[in-house]
Amino acid sequence: MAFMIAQRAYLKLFLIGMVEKRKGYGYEMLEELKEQFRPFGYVPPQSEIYRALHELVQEGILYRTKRLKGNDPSIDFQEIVLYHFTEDGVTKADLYKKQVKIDLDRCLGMLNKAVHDHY
Amino acid sequence: MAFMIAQRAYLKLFLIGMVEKRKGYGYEMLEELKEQFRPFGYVPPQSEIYRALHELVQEGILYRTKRLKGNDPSIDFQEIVLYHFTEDGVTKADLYKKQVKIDLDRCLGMLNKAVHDHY
DNA sequence: GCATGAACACTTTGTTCATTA
DNA sequence: TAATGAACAAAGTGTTCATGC
Repeated sequence: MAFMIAQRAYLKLFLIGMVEKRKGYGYEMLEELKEQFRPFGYVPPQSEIYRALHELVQEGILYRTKRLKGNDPSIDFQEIVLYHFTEDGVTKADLYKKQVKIDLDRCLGMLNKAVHDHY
Repeated sequence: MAFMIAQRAYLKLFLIGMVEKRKGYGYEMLEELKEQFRPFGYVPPQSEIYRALHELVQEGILYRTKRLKGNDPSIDFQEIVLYHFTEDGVTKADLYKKQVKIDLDRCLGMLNKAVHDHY
């Protein structure tokens, strides 16, 4: 058993949550997460977001579609990658979330123990 | 800012606590910590304990003395390394603990956010 | 500058090995 | 087996680079 939850697993949880709410593509999710974690001084690195998304695809939880960002191709050529749940993605995601929850609780226990024992 | 608190920093906190209570040497502290963390399924690796102790020495918080473990050298040759606070070790340790506390709280915040947001 | 991805480097950690007198 | 330490290997992460629009 590893010491603490991995950054990757933690981010996957939030990315799954964002796909649930139809928040679409990597860069956008990155910016949103930067904002969410600002109070904690944690800046999720770009590479980790993409790695996490790729893993979720590999695991068959998400699949990708590509779109042009804007409506008018003459002014916006930017291609973006949107993420959606696969057929059994929601089920798989729920299972994953259950596993992560167990680890989160374990980590909370260990951190709380440190606080209680030493402060 | 790193994502989570490092294992090393976490263990140092507990090792400092043990030296405060005059729990003496590495192997013993390792076994004690294994016991303490058993409920969490976390088994602190031997190498991390020694590395953490060595760092605390390097940082001038602890110093080492060597002793034979038993009282009768004819039956117990085992040499052990005992750890004690240096002159300003307690002050330095307190400072270190303050820094770790800030990080522990930050990590607790992040884990609690995950739980509140996704469960 | 937005968006995606890969390469590379670095740090931390885990495992194994060596030594004891 | 208890005790310490180091060497080595692997994993995870952070930074930088490459690409296209």
